[in-house]
Amino acid sequence: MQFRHQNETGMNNSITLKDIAKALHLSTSTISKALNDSYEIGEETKKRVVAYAREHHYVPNRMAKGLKQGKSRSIGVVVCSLDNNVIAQMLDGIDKVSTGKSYQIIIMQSKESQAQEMACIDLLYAGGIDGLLISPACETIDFSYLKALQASGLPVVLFDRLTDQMETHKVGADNFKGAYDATLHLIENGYKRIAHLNTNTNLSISIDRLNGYKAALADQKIDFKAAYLRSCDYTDTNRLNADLEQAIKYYMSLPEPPDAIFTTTDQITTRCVTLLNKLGYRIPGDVALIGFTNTELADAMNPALSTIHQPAFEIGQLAAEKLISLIERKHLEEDFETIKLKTQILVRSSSQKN
Amino acid sequence: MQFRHQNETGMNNSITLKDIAKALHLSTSTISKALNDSYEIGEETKKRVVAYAREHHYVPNRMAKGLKQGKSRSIGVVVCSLDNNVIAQMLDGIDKVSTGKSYQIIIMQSKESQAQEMACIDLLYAGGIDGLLISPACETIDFSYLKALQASGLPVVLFDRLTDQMETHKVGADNFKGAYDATLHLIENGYKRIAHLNTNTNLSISIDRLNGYKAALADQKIDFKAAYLRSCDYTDTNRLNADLEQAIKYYMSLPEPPDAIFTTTDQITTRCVTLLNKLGYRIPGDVALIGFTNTELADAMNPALSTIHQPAFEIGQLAAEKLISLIERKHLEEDFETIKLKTQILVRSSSQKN
DNA sequence: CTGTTAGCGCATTCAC
DNA sequence: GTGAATGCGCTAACAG
Repeated sequence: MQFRHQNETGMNNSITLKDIAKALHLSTSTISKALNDSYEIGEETKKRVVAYAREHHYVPNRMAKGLKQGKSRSIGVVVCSLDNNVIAQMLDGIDKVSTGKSYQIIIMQSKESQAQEMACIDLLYAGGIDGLLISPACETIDFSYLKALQASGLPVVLFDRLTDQMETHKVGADNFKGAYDATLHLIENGYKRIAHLNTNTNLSISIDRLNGYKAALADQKIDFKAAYLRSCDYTDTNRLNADLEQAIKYYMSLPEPPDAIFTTTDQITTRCVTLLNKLGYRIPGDVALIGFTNTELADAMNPALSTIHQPAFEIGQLAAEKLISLIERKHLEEDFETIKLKTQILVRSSSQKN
Repeated sequence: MQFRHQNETGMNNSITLKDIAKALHLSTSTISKALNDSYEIGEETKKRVVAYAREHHYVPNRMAKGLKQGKSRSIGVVVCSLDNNVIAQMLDGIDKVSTGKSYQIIIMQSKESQAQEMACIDLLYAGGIDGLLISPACETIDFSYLKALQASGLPVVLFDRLTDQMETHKVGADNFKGAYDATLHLIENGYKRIAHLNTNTNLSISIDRLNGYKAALADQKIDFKAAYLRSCDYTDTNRLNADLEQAIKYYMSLPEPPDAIFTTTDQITTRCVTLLNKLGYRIPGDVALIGFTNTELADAMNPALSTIHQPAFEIGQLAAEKLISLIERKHLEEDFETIKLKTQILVRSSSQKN
């Protein structure tokens, strides 16, 4: 195995078609065709070329290829954060499918900022991505930018956080159903005063979960009480913690404090456990808890935590498949789908019968 | 805001220098220089060009630029898995620094397989990365491939999992010290029969942690007992779980079962809590526990888990900085550093005094 | 101050 | 079967 030696003109110095051509006294186009197994080239020549290429560890320059062909075989992925369980699982799914179909993924973080999200998209676009997978930042309410991009021909697929403002394939969890299940479960276990701890965002994900909660209450003839609904600032971890603590204290100081809490995000759910423990409330004795989270540690928590689990890996996989099929124009643009994958309720001690 | 309309020749159709040139009746090189704020171009022209470019949302084609300049301003990152707390935090750190210096990162997963790792590296190399950040797969014992690549001029920085086989910058945690601290802490809290649950790998990370454990025992005049050392298969989650359960059962069936366990990876540590609970052992009553993990949920676990915490984000940041400085040749190649960042011991209930 | 030219590495059309 | 020529979008050396 051998890599070409460093030269001064930059790049990572792999040997080029031209180098092979020179060495084998052939033309670059012959080499190109030979390596692409073109019918125009003789078997004998092909063998020689392939052997030489392998020996010298030829690897085609992706940028040149991309520039020439107008495709980069790369997919841009924009998420709020890398350091997030659920997102990581989705990325894993995206990566599996993309790699399987020889697409490279370029991941960028918006950190929940619309400005940064736009910067990411620009960079990705400039990089010549063939398509874009995006789970929009909380902050993002204006999708005209993304829509313009899409209108210009870039395939875009939304995953995780969906919005009605975009017309394209969308893949997420069935958040309404997940929330409904969680709430119903609490009611069935004898809880009547169920609080809902949510984010302060306009994300459909958030709204769907709220509506699922309300629907379950309504179906069980329990009045929705605004007092039991609190939202937390999600853009900053410290803020979130502060907001959460405040929300819990507020709940518990009510004349009729809730006997159960349904939480709607990974962060909120797990921090709630910590906070309730810290504030000295027994779960589920003083207040039951169930929430959205994918943590594998639910069983090991104090108490074992009842959870609504999202099929994150599958969401990633499916989103990537949809995008790639769009890129490769397997489908016409008309049949855009919105796919909501089933969540799973995992009942453990934190929501035990009252 | 406006993007150029879809055409048939592929690529994501942003407008090009040529388009601007045509529209403004100038040459492409003038446009190029104007947009790069060259001193050769008049203020008036610059303004016109910049205005037009902004209006039409011009964004330079990264591939063309890269091809021309022999640099792509992108960094390849290879890790074992995306779906891993500690790794995600490191990636976050890498991303912060890279983005800050206008480098794009391309993340790929080896899934602990050397073959897949090589495939990743090839793809990245082909993509024209300016440098490579890698935390090698467990399986990887032969570094000749990476060394050849490095010899050909590609800057490589190791992070997290280091090896003596490579000569370059290396950034990781001080695993020896972390393990030493954990073990000493257990001893100081009255534990004498301390088991060590490790991975079955040759990673330095693993060896350092074992040596730290041994050193602490030796310093406290406690004999190292091979019976208290078990290794688990780390390449597969199911295998790991099975191995762990077997290891715990084995420990507890010993004539002199350990009174404490020190675990060495995130996965092993957290799963141990679940398994010990499941098997009915009280922590720390029957057996104390402390281990490496960065989980934020340590406080909420049953019992609150004593942990050795790695500065993962900082490791990522520093590694990225080192790589970029290598890429930009700020340092000569001689002064390669191996940086081991301090771990932090966070004592909670699971290792309470005996 | 602006334009012309050339070339990065590759695939492709068209000659031979 | 093979090769010469062209151009993807960009920058840079060199002319004017």
